[in-house]
This record gives sequence, C-alpha cells and structure tokens, in this order.
Amino acid sequence: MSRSPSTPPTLEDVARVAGVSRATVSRVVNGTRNVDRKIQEVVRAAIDEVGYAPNRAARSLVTKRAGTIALVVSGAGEPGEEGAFASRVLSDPFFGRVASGVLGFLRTRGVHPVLMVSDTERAREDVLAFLRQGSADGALLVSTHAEDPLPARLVDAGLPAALFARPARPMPISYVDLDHQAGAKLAADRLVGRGCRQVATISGPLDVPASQDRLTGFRDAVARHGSPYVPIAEGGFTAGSGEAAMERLLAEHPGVDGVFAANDLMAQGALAVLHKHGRRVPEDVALIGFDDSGPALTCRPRLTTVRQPVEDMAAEMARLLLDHVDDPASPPRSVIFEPALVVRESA
Amino acid sequence: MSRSPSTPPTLEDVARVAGVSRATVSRVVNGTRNVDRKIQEVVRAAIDEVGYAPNRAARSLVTKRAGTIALVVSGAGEPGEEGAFASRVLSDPFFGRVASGVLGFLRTRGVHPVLMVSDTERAREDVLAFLRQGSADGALLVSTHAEDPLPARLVDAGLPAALFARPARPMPISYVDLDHQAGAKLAADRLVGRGCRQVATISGPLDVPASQDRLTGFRDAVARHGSPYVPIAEGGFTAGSGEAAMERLLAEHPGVDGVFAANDLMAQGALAVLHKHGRRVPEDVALIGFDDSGPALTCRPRLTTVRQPVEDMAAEMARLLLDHVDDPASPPRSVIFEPALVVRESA
DNA sequence: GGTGGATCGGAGAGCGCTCTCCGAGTAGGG
DNA sequence: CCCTACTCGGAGAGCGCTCTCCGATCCACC
Repeated sequence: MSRSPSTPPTLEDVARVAGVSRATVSRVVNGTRNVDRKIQEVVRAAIDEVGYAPNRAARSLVTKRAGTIALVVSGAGEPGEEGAFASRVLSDPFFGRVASGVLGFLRTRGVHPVLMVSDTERAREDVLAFLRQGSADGALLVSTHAEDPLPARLVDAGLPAALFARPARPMPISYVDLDHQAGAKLAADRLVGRGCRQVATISGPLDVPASQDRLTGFRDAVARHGSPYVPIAEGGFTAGSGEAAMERLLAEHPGVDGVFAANDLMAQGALAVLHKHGRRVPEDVALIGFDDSGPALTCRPRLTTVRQPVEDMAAEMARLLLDHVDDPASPPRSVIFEPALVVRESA
Repeated sequence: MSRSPSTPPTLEDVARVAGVSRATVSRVVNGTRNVDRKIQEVVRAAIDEVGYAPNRAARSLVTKRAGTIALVVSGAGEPGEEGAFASRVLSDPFFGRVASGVLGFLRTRGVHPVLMVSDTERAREDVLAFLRQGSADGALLVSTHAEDPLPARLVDAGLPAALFARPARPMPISYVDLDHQAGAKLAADRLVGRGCRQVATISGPLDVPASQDRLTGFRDAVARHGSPYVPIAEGGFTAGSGEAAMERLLAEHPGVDGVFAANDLMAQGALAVLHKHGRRVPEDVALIGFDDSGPALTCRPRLTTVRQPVEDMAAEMARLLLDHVDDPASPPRSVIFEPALVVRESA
C-alpha cells in the first residue's frame, strides 16, 4: 500500500493478489455479470491493497469509447488577434454558466469535458482530428457567430455533436435553444405595460439567429401594442458596443423612454451612457437586458432582464450528446426552453 | 476517401495501401528515425487516401502518456449549494483569463486540457483517480481558498502538478504567482501620491495568501508614507462582499478618501456604495482595484487597478507542468510575476 | 441416479499502436 | 575481394484491458 512501485498496478496484479483471473477482476470492477459475493469481497480487498485504478487508455482501446467529450467554443477571431477570441469568450460569464451546466451534468455520468477553442481553420482541423482519433466521443458546440462552418463539418464527418443554439442553416444535428421571441415579448410587454411610449432596442449581431429572433420577437410584440416602428441600434454583445448603440439611439431618438438590450452586457453599457446623459433609470428611460448574468446584478440600478435557464440548457445539451453517443442510430433532437422575466429596478 | 467504412482506418490499413510495414508508417507519422524520401511520400499519400488518424488510446497505451492535462478549479463549495461553486468560479472573468492563457500555450504543444471542478471530497477523489488512471499527465490547479487539501494530495501521490498561486503551506510543487506586495504598494503610492489622507482597504479573505500579501504590502507602503493605521474591511472577492465592506468602512470611518480593494469585483461593489452615499469618485474618494478584469472597464468611472499578467502566468504554469511531465526528475520551480498599475479614472 | 439448464470462473484473443531487435543492403577501407 | 560499419525496413512482442467462448459446478426435476 505504501510502497510505490515504478509502474502502477494492473488488473493482472490485482488478480494475482486476489487469487482469481483477470476476467473476474474486470467483472467486479465493471459490475458486469454475476460474481460470487465472497469473491467480490476478496477482489475489492485486493484492489484496495494494491491501489488499483483501471487504465483509461487500455480500456478505451477495446471499448472504443473515450469517456470524454469536447466542449468547443467556436467562433471567428479577427485575423491576427491571436488568442483574444479565447480570452473574450472564456471571460464571458455566459460561457461560464454553460460550462458549469455541462460540468454539473457530466459529473453525474463520470465523464469530463476537454476544453477547446476553435477560432481558426487550423483550430477547427484540430477539433475534427481530436474527435476522429477517438480522443473524445463527441462535441458540445457553443458558437458565437452564425457562419461557423464547424457544425456542418461535424455532421459531414458523422461525428456526434450537439449545439447550444439552432444552427444558422438547418442540418441534422441536435441542439438546445431558447424561445428568444418569447423572451423579447416578455421585455416588450413589460416596457409597454409600465407606460413607455417610445421604445427602442439594442440588438445583437444580426447574422446570429438568436439576435434576429429577439429583434423580431420584440418588434412583433410592440406592434401588437400598436406601435409599428421600433428604432434599432445593432451591437456586438459587448459592453462597449452597448454604449455606442445607446449613444446612437439617444442622438437619433432623444425621446426614447424604454430600451430593450439583447444582452446584459450591452444593457450595462447602455446604462452608463444613460447616466452620462443625465437620464434617470427607470424614471426617464426604462431598461431591460437579456441573460440575467452577473453584470445584471452588479449594475445600479440592478437590471430587469430576461433570464435564460442557461445551466439547464447546457445540461440538456450534454444529455442529448451522451444519448446520441450511446445510441448512434437515434435521430437528432432539439429542445427549446422558455425564458422568464426577472424584474428588478431598471424597468 | 469518400466511402466511410464502419471502422476507422488503422496503421495496418495505411501500411497495406502503401505497401510497407506498420513500423514504417509509424515512423513516418511520428518522424522518428530516418525513412527514405520516396517511401515517405508513398506513405503520406496512403494516409491521405484512407483518411488515417492515429488512435489516441492505442498510442497512449504504449507510450504511457495521455497527451492531456487536467485544468482543475479547486475550492470548497458550501455544503449543499450543489454546483453553485462551479458556476461562480467559471463565470469569474479571472478564471476565463487563466483558461485562455493555458489554452493559448497548450495549443502550441498539441495538448488539450480537461476541465474539472473539485469542490467536494468526492470531486477531489475524482481528480486523483483521473490522474492515477493515466487519463491526464498532470494537473494545473487554480485554488480559490487556502485550505485546499488537493495540492498536498497530489504531491503525496507523486502526480505532476503546478499551481496558480503559492500554496498556503510550503510543499515541493511548482507554481506561478504574482508579487502581490509590490502590487499593493503600487496602489498605496498612487493613493498617497494623489493626496489621500485617510486610506483604507477592502481585503480578500484573510486565509488566502494572496489576500494577506496584498494587505501587508498595502499597509507597509502606507506606513512608509507615515500613516501607521489602515482601516480594513474583509471581503470575499465578490461584488456583494465589496458593497458590504464599503458600507462598514464608511460607517466606521466617514472621512475615508482613498480605498484599495483587493480585486476589481469588490471595487465595483464599493463604487456602487460610494455612489449611493453621494461620494464622487475620484474627487471625494479615490478607488483602486486589483486584476484589471472586465468590470474594471465597464465601471463608471473606469477603475484604476493593478494588473496581473494572468494569461502570461497561466501560460507559464502550463509550461512548468509540461516540463515536469517531460522530465519527472526535475525539481519543482516557481516563477513570480510583476504587477503593473493601470491608471484610469477612479484614482 | 441421470439429465438439462442455469450460473459463474478461466483461458485467450485481440483492440491499434510503439519500439526493440534483426537482417538485408550499401559503402568504404585495407 | 573481404571485412567492418552504417543505414534503414520488417517482424513481432507487448502495453492493459474487455469480452467471447468454454468448461466446471450445482441444482431441479423426472
């Protein structure tokens, strides 16, 4: 127990100590078939005695399962920005919630995710190679922009995968998503309900399906309240882009009294600009964000926002992938989650 | 090329197509020994033709290398908070920067990190088991609290590891760290230099070495300027704890005109409280944070803060680990980085 | 007491790869 | 022309595991 041999103990060692065959030890370890009670105890004692841990490589060589999946953050770095993409995305609390949800689910199944960033063609090849060489059984994909070629490549290669959001183009792949339109409607109803007469929106990048849905959902809901026109300023999901968008909105529509930002970070930026211009929130301008992330709580006033159940969605995504890995013949599935309005001070 | 056989191509298949032996293909793939030019070309053509990718499990079975390391976020979840720890840490932009630095370095070496959270005894066992079964060649550890037992356990088990911060108790293990005292001195000098007469500090949890260092570094530097007493409010590195700490400070020392918060999140909280009490920043109270993270930039006024080169540190940590994995006989090493003051509006 | 079936342990093949050892070929020196 | 030295491809063992097949044992039932 205390002596540490140069080489870790193997099944063979356990078998010798327990006085049984390798196969029997394997059966005890994996719980396959019936093994006599007494023999089980002897084997378990032997395992403890030698400090045995099954060798992952040997096991997956024969089972053809890695017991690992890839958690891929996919997107396009600006050429030459070298790692800035990784930094930006990984520092985004939204990704933290996704990772946390994935981890929370996977730990119940004893599998661990490998973290990968695919922001260049080279990196995409790495991901594909990683999966093809059996290092991971499948991929969980969180894309940050619409034209990501990786999902299609995975489908073409027949590699199991699940996405965090509906792909830009329809393809046979599992995904989880939010009913973004419903979320935007929640925001619109709240804004109009509290008496806003001139609402506007700071949208996300319009090539992202989620941004489009939030925009059309917001527009439709506002239209249903009788206002056909909604000023838009497009942002990039960052605080800085939210500031710029708010400035534009204020310049072009000084009378705006209600703003729906397509995420909290942009709402935070908008808030700063509103403060700067002496507009009180929510008295002069009501503001609603999206995501219910950290910034929503640290803002003053705290943000009224649309909450997506990100952790639950991420867990479900992991479940979809694992199910597909277990039964490769099963068809792709999608699960859509419902958002909820979290009312705080800003609207 | 286009037909997809039920089973992926192996070395054997490549060898057959190329008309050489398995060994030769292996040599070409791995670049070991000399192989005749022409044969190399034939082999490479065959590899492309069959779409060969070396099987990771088979390879690591014989090389006894996983080609993977574990990136462990270690800390104590409050009993029963179930996954909240993971969510909190992974959403922390600081961790995002660490992950990004690690990833940036590892991708140059073709290794990928497995993300693990160890917040319970069970989870710690998982990490240990994961390493002992050879699923990863070593561990990168980011601890959030001082009494983390994992580093010692890794050392005892003889498993390669590197820490992101100096361990609470000295032990033979590699780590990178910041010269926290120097960072705190930077803040103190700035505060005193701009004329603050009554400075105070919001410290991190005092059982964390980094917090202690920042506190003593700040105290010493202020003392060197002639003020022996520095009011302290202990926080927990969260925005909420920063708010509470600032409230206490203001209640007990209404005349405070300069505050050093041990991280940006707490500074952000302090800022909100300062606003609430009608204190202008930096005119009435100058405020300095630590980390130069996202919140520092999104705050208004933007935070003057002490920047740690987190990405560089994380990359170095990964390098230390990989070096140790390559040469297990090499002694543990530590690398200390220098902080820099980033001057913005808050001080 | 004989027989069929169920239960459960052991033997051994083989997963895909690396690497040592061997031997064939070539070249150079005496 | 022979012997040594060096280069480079092939054969084959073996990494640690799972799993199929086989055979031994035991029991129930006729």
